Amino acid sequence: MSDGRSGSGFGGESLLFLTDEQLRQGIEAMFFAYRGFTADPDRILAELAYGRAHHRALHFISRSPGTTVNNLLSILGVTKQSLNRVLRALVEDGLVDSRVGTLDKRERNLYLTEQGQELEQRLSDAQRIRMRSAYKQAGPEAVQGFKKVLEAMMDADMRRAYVEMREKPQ
Amino acid sequence: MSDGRSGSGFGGESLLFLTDEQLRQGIEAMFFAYRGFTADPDRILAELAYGRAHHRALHFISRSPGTTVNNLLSILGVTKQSLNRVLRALVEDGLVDSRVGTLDKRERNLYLTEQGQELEQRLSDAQRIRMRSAYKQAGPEAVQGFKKVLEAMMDADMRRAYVEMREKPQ
DNA sequence: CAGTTTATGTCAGCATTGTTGACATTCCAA
DNA sequence: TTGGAATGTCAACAATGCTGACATAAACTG
Repeated sequence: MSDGRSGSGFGGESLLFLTDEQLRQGIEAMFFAYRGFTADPDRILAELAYGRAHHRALHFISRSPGTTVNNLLSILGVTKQSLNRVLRALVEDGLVDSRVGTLDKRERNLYLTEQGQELEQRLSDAQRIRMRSAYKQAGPEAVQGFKKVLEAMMDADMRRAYVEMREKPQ
Repeated sequence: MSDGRSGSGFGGESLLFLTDEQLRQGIEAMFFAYRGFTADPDRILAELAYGRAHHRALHFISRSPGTTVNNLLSILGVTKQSLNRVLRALVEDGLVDSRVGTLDKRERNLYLTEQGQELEQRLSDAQRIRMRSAYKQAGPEAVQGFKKVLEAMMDADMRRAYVEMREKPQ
């Protein structure tokens, strides 16, 4: 593993020889890029005494209005207790509406209020500006590759969630 | 900004029309992929009562042996106080060696001990396995695009740090 | 149908890791 | 040589992970 060389052997099934150095570059690219990716929303959130956790909740509630707490936490990959703290703040501040489920009263269906939509929009806009600029600089084929590698990097269940969302736009 | 449509206008300088929906997919891809990206090292770290912060420190000390605290925190993008806590633990546990600078005694030069190198290797190996698998699934052109978009997504100073590291392998 | 188990969500308390503030040491420049 | 700047450490606070305990609603079982 640490011979600085790796790939699928010499059997001819692949000509990809990925050195540890090449892989390390990818790792560092992910690290640095993710920082940029979150930087703009982070600045807005800091003014409002919110954090990334609030942004993530707003994003996915906006994405799937009426979603339940349970649903949301499987997407976000945090515990329900952790998510709850964030949701409580958002509900108290009037950004999120939490309605008792009609079919199953244990559930809470989550919606953005008008104010919540406003903030979500503001955060998304900031993040999209950077994304759009990166896409333009890199070009369409690069974007294709970008998505392909990211998708291959996800855990199986996250890939499922991702693909499902992608296929049900709105 | 929120018309679901964006691009560079109709002037002909670009035929890229990036809908908000396309951009949102990219945003979600980054989010889900980053989770996968950190998942494997996270599992190892959890066993050892370390966190991502420790991993990052080990990675960049391994990358640039002898680097200073100041240097490291500009790369990591955290405050020196935050980094210090992590470094203290690593030094106490015998993973990192912190030597008073010879030229400037205010500085501390950081090195991995043998034990530190071992853990760093273990973490990197885990992360590289996933990265290599993603690269193979996506193919070489996709990897090119992946790096191109990520680089364009970085803040200017992070891009500088990234490129610099890339050009001075080891 | 009564009683138990399971599912969903909330509240409380702890750990990690970010933050700012105060400070000691060292270097450098006036 | 002395005052300010740079580097790093210690302390205390905030955000957000986590586990545990619990209330309520639904579902299952005899």
